[in-house]
Amino acid sequence: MQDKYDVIRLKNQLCFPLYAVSNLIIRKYKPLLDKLDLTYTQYIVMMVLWEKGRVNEKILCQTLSLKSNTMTPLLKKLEGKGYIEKAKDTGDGRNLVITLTQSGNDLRDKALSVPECISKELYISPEDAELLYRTLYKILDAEKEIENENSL
Amino acid sequence: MQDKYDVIRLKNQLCFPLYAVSNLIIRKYKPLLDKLDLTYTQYIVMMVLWEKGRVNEKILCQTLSLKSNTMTPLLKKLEGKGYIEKAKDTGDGRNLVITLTQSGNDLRDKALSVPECISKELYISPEDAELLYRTLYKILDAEKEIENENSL
DNA sequence: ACAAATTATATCGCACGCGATATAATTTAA
DNA sequence: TTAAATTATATCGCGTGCGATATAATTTGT
Repeated sequence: MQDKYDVIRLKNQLCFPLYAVSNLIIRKYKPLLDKLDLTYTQYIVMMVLWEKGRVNEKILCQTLSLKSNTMTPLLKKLEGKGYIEKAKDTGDGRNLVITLTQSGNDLRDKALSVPECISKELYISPEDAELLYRTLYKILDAEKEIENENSL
Repeated sequence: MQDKYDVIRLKNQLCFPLYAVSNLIIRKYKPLLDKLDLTYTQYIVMMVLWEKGRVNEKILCQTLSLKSNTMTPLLKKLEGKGYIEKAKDTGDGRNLVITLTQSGNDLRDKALSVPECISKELYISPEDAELLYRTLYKILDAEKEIENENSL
């Protein structure tokens, strides 16, 4: 039985399970990240810093697909917790350079157990996780490509 | 080269692309939903109502995996816009029954074009979309099952 | 050189999402 | 029956995300 309204049934939307699973995972992270005094978004910022050690805000925003209106207050909070330091780039005074403090760097080892805890709580096979990961990055990469074309 | 920190590299997390794609899609919905005077979350609530016509708040919360602290203010806004009406269940006074107004029901036809607009803006093949959809629902369904077991 | 355009960051206001908690209505149990 | 437990909704406070806009620093064009 075809109904013209079928297209706007919740069950026929890709967006909804994405939204629901994203919320679900962030919820699962919360108790683990509480121990590190981090929110989920602060955690992904810290992951970038743990990896690169030193990043400017623009790169951080691009990497995480966030804008300065989200990043600026978030960095202020991480600075307040003593995990990062901010400094103006001596070359270009517009750029803000973020670096890890000792305490921020120490947090890295405490975070090591987080991914395994999460994967235990997520009911998904390694194959499905791999599949999901790849498909999602296809979307993100395609989007980045379009953005780059538009900014030429 | 294996590094003990590999597990907390952003690129090795499933959560991040999920979060980024979910944000991306909601961002893409915004200009379309603005025309209907709906936010994304309000839109998925309306989808449930368009389908069922009449729902109580608890079912709505369960369907969308949201809690009353998100739903209550949201319903207040939809009521303010004249799209829904709230009434206490005559049987059990704790239950809040939500119904569509005429204006809320009329919105359904205006929303019909939304899914196609979104799918044009998402760079994903129908096969990948199907794959993504199925895998995400595996996670959601497994989660629901666990929740049900816990509430016995 | 210097005004205009561009770029990077910050601010503002709004709407979630969530844990914790409060309130109201119903059910349960002694 | 009536006090305690349970259930459904509401409130509170905080931290995002986001479009729009403002501010500060640099680059560009003439």
